[in-house]
Amino acid sequence: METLQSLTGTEDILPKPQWVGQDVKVADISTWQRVEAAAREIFHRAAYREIRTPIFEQTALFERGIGEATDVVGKEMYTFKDRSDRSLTLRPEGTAGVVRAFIQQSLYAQGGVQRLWYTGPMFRYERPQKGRQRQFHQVGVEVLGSRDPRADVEVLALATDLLQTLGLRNLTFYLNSVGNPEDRARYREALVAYLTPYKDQLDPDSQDRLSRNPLRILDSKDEKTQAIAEDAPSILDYLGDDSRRHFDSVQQQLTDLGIAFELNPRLVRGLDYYTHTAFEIQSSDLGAQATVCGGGRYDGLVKELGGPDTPAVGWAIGLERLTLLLETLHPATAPKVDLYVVSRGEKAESNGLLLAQKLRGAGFAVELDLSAAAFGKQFKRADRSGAAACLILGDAEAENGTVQLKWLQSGEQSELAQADLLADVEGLRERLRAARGE
RNA sequence: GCGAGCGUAGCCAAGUGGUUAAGGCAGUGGAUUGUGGUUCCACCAUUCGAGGGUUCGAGUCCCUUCGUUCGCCCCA
Repeated sequence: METLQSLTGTEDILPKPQWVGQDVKVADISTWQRVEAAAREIFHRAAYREIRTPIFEQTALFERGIGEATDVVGKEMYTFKDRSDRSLTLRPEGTAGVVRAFIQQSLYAQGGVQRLWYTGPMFRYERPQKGRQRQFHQVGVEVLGSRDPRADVEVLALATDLLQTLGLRNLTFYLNSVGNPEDRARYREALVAYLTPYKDQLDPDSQDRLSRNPLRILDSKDEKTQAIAEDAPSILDYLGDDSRRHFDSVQQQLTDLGIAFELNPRLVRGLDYYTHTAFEIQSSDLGAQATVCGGGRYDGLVKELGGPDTPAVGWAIGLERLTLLLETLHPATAPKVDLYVVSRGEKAESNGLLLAQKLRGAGFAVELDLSAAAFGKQFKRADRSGAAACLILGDAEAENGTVQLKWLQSGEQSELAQADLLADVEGLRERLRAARGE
């Protein structure tokens, strides 16, 4: 028998089962909802507005935006031909699409600064491991149209606010400046000059990178390579005056805001579009894929993609990594319902449905037992639903227009007219709060 | 793309070539056909991810494949 399975590197996110023992192995939705709610709130407070862009775009957008030489474009994209033979790609990151929309929809024509945030699935064809999926999710922000170092700092503060609000610990915030393209070219030359004599002692990957992408050698995990990189020239010594001033200002203001960071001149980001500020927030609790949040400034990208010369800065947080950290911090709980409706007998059953609808209309969370099982069975389920109280309808109640209201914790039960119950929803709300100990 | 490990029920698992695949949790039915959380009883894998091979005999050994875990590369 061949059963259909989800593809490698994709996962289902399920609601938490109602009680322990009903364990499932997959991710839990409540953690995701908590992250999304916190992000919305924090973005709203800083005047960022949500943008949604398509999940697939023309392949050329990513090739030009992210850089043909990067690993993401070179070997990780989900690229395919559609029925009219166009080359499409499932987005591997969020920035390129946002910038494309910014240009295509002429958002620059609105003047001033665009503060945007987004969330959604991204796709990269890689081997899955801890904190890495082929379909993964990011939440990110982009500020377009400001060169001011305060924009860098605002965006950084947003990231730390969000992570802090969620209660994350053991995070380190690494900061660097990769300067402007001219600074970087001068530095690259100096770095190659320093490394070339050691070429034979570098690990094979790094030897390869010496000509292609020497900056990446700096954060190699190979011990010998690291020892050599230890004494390599620092990019911070190659920043021009403007870059220097910008970076100094960012650092000063981060300090003023009380945001702790660690300068890491060897931090290099994998996408070509970064300029000036580059940063990563890493967790020591994640294994090899430690980066929770990554981003920086990308002053050249908008122009590169055919828009007006527009400076920009942003970041993205990996939600799988974030929820991984949160799940160990606060275990998920099953959502509980307020009331559980138990009924038996044809008339009582439709009466129960009607009553449930009315109570839902009044704002209560109500679960209706759909079985025609014995009351005993239905009570068992009422208990497990986590409801504070259940409403019981049998032939007698349906006949008289009454209902039994039973509090599951105390066992206290009383009969009242359905009309009275509905007339005093505030009273019921109050008793529910009390029953939950609120 | 490369390396290593692992797949026995919804979950946790015992089993290590000899015939009937332990046990626990969860689930279903009953004791209890208008009152739950406890308890007791019964049921719950013709089959060990899938396919092929070796063998008198395979959950156990081999191959392929799919899934999964951790790492490399790279990144969120």
